[in-house]
Amino acid sequence: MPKRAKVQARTSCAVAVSRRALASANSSVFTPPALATATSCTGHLVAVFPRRRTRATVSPMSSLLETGRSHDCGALRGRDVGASVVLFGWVHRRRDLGALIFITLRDRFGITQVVFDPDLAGPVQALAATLRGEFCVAVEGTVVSRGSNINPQMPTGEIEVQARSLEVFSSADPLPFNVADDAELDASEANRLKYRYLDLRRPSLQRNFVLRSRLATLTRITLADMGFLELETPYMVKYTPGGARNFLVPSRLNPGQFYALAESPQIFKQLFMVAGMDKYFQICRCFRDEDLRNDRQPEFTQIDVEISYATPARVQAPIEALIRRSWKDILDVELPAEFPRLTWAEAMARYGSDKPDIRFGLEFVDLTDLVRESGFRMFTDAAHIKALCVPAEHAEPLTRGRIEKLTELVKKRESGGAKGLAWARIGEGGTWSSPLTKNLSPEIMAAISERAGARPGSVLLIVADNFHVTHQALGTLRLELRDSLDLVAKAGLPPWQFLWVTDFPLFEKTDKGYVSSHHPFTSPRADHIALLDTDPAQVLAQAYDLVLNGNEIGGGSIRIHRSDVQAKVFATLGLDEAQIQQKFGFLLEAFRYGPPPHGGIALGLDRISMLMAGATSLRDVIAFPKTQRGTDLMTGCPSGADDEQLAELFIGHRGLPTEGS
RNA sequence: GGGGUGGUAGUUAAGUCGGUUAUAACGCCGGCCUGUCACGUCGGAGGUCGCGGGUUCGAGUCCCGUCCGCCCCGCCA
Repeated sequence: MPKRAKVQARTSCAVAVSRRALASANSSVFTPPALATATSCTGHLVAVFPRRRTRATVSPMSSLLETGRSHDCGALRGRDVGASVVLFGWVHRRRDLGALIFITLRDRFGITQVVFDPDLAGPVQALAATLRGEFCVAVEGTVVSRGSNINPQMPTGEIEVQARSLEVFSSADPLPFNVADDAELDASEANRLKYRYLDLRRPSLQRNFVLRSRLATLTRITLADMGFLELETPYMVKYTPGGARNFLVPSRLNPGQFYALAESPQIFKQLFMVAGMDKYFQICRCFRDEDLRNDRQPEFTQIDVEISYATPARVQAPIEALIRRSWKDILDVELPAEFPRLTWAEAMARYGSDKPDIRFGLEFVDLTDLVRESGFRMFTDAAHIKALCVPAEHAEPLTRGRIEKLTELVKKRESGGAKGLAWARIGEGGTWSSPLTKNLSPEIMAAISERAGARPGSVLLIVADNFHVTHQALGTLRLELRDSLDLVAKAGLPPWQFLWVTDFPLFEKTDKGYVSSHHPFTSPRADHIALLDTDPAQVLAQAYDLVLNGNEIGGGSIRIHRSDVQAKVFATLGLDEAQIQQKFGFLLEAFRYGPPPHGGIALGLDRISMLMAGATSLRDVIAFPKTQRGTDLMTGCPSGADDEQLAELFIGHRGLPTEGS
C-alpha cells in the first residue's frame, strides 16, 4: 500500500515537473501548450516536443498508441539512421547521467537504446527522469548513429533513438526480482512461479517460448503437408482405472458420476482410424495425476499421430522428417538422413537402458562366458557379468577413493542394488592391479582385457548379478561416469544423437501378473502371436521409442486391430470378460466393423522444446507450470469450492485431514 | 509413501563454537553527474531470521514439530 502510494506520488510529481518544464520553455518554439499537455487522450502520461510540421493537420493530441509502433525493439540497424520511429516496450535499464538519460527499451524482439538529450528533447526530459525499471512506455524519435560509442554486444548497438516524445503507458512497482539480469538468474524458483508473468519477460524464457511456438507451427505445417488431418479429441473422457491416475471431474447432470481428464488421446485416435481419417495428428494436452519431476508435469503437451495401414517404418519416416525439418529450421542443424535403430534387447545389453545416451561410447562388455568357469564365487553365482572399460585417457580421475564412491552408488537400491563393484586398473605390460587378482587366473585376466579393449591405464568396472541388477547398476554407473568424466564433450560427436529403440517386450511380469509395457492396444510382432498362449514374457511388441541424448521424447506402436489378438492380450493381462466390456467394450465393438491396420506415435512437445532450448527443467518451456506438489503459486490452485457448488455436485469431504490434526 | 536439500531486508546470498546494534550485493529513496551501456559517485531507509514449541542467563545458530520451494526413489499402462 505505501509502496503503491509512493509510485503514484512519483508519477504525479512527474506530471507536475513536465508541466513546469513545458511552461518555462520558449513558447514561440512550441505549438500551443494545450497541445503539449501531460495526459494524452488515452489517459497515458505523455510529454511531447513538437516537431516542425509541414502539415498542421496532424494532431499532437493523438497518442502514440494510436500512431502505432513503427519498429520492434530488435529491428533498427545502421541503415535506419535518420528514420523517424515509434517504439513500444519496457524500460529494461536506465542510465541517468543527470542531464543526459539513457534508457534501454525491451520487447520480445530485442533491446534498443533510447537517449534523452536535454539539448534536443526539452520537456520530455523531466518525464524521462521519472522512468524506472519495467515501466511500459512509448518513445517517438529519430534513429541516430552512435558514432564512436557503438555497442558491439547489442544487435541494435550501432544506433540509438533520440527521443522526441515519451508516453508512459503504465508505471511499475519495484519488481520482486530482476528481469533484466537474465544471464545470472537472480530469483528463487518459488518467486519465479508466483510472479510467472514477470519471469516470462526474461529474454531467455522468451526465447524458449518463441522456439516452442515455432516447433508447434512447423509440426502443423509439416504434417499437414504430408496429408495429415489435425483433429481434436475430447479432454473429458470415460474413467478407466489402470495406467496413470486420472484427474476426475464430477458431473453435475449425472450425480455421483465422473469424467476423467484424458491421460492421452489413445483410444480416440484409434477410432479415427476406424472412421477412415487415415492420417491424423493433434497437438494435444494430456493429464496425469502422478507425482511430479523435473521433467514431468501433471498436464503436458503431446504431438499425437496415428496412421492407417501402418508399419513401424511408415510411422517413423514422417516423424524423422518432422524432427529433421524442425532442427534445420529452428537450430540450423542438419540431422542424418536416417536415425539409427536398436532393439530393446541390444539397448539393454550394450547400455543398460531402454533410452541409451549414445553421444559417447563406454558400452558394456559381456564377460559372462569368460568368468563363468573361473571358480570365483562372485562370478559363478551370477547370470550376467558385465563390465565398463574406462579408456586410459579418461580413467586418471578414477582413484581408489572415487571407485569407492562408485561402489556405494551401484549398491543403492535406486541404482540397481548391486552387491558390489569389482574393479581393475590395467598397468604397464597388461598386469592387473585389482582385488580380483587372487581369484582370477592370469589367462582369464588377459582374456578379459582383450575383450574389453583394455590398455595400460584403463580401468575396468565389473558388476555380476541377475539381468535386471547388472544392467541397471552398470547403466547408472555409465551415466555417472558420463557426467563426472565429461565423456560427452570428450567424445566429440555431433551433439544431437537420435535413436529408435524397437521391439520392446509386450509385457512386464510383476507380482500381480503381467502388465503392458506400453499399453494394452500395442500389437505383438506377427511372428510372436503364437507365444501369447505359451510364453507371454517372450512376446516382443511392434513398439518403438524415439530417444534423444538419453531422453525418451516419443513412443508409439502398431496397434492391435484383430479382436482375437486383442482378446488374448486382455486375457494375459488378467482382465475378465466383464471388465473388458466395461472398460473397452466400445473399442472392441468398433473393431467389429472393418478396422484398418493402424499405428502411431506420440512425441513430447515439452521435452523436445526443453532439449532444443537447452533448458534443464520442463518448467522453462511450460508457460504456467505447477510446483512439485502440483500447485500453482500464482493463482493459488488447487483450492476448495464453496458448499453450494459441492452440494450441486453431490460431493462431500470424507476423511479429509482437519485443522490441527 | 520414502530419501536428500534449502527457507535470513523487496531480491539473491553470508552469518564461525550459542554471546555487542544480524552483514553484503542488487533493488528502493534523496543529492551530484551531458556519452552511458551491469553508468559512476555521496548519503539514507528497509528485518515476524518460514511458522509453532522447547533447551539456555542468552537462539538466526542447538532440539522437537510443522508449512513451503527444489532434486531423487516409488509412481508415470
